[in-house]
Amino acid sequence: VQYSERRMTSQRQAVLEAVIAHGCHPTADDVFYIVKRKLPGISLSTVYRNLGVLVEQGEISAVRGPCSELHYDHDGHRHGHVYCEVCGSVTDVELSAGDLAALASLVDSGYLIGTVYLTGICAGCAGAEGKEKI
Amino acid sequence: VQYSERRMTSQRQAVLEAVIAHGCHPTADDVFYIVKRKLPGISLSTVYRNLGVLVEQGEISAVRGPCSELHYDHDGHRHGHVYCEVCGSVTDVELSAGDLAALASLVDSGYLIGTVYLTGICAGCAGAEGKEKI
DNA sequence: ATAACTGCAAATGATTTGCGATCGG
DNA sequence: CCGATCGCAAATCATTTGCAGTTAT
Repeated sequence: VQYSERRMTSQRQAVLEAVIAHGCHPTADDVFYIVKRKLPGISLSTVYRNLGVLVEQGEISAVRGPCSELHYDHDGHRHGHVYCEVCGSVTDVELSAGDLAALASLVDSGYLIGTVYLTGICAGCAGAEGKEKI
Repeated sequence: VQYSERRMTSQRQAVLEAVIAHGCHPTADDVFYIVKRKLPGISLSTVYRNLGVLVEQGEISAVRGPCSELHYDHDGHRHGHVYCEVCGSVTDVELSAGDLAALASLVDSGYLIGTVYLTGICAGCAGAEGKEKI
């Protein structure tokens, strides 16, 4: 028999569900703790392996924050991310075709823009600490 | 006596010079090997410590690529970065005040945009591998 | 059946830290 | 002087990998 397909295991299923359930950009560790509630025996390496497979299959995508871990995102349509330097939250940014064209034109040579990633300070944090420190 | 100042050591000086000399976004390890030519006895941890100090003092800034290491940049004026997913090169992107305003408006809430970071495929790599894989 | 998958433990790569020795202001 | 900094080795953190046993197809 010639095998060459991915298998749907309870672990893979649970990892995908956890990324979706978390709603907003979990890290591998976040996913691990969510999945552990359904599958207490799962190992962290299985979570990493399955996140890798899901990214490879295009079911989710990986976003790197200014901090060291990767965050995962299951939203299929094209969008960018902003990372708040104060609270660490990741927010989606809608990007129209025009926005992407405008960005591409900033890079003069024929760059093909893939992902858009911004960092800054979110409205909440800007308001909260605006007085002490600018 | 009340001390609380940074000292200029030959190591710190050399690390800063190496970031500038490299010209274009070295990693900590790149800096280490450049500095070693002047100061063969320097240790990698000293390089890391001094890169940290220089970032803290605003003399250089850190850019995180899609791969795991940080890259350093000494160019003081406001600009963004694009990382080529194929060859790993980091290119600067000029940003006008208008560009920044346009980006800020994409994020509806009152986000203060700090850094702009894009990934994609540079012109050279897009041309080279455009035929095999799109 | 059998190749893809798992859990575990050990390995890796990047970066940080504790510590006794050193050096700059 | 004396605390900021150094070099070194060990520690940490996120992630990956080797392997022997398990499971989906």
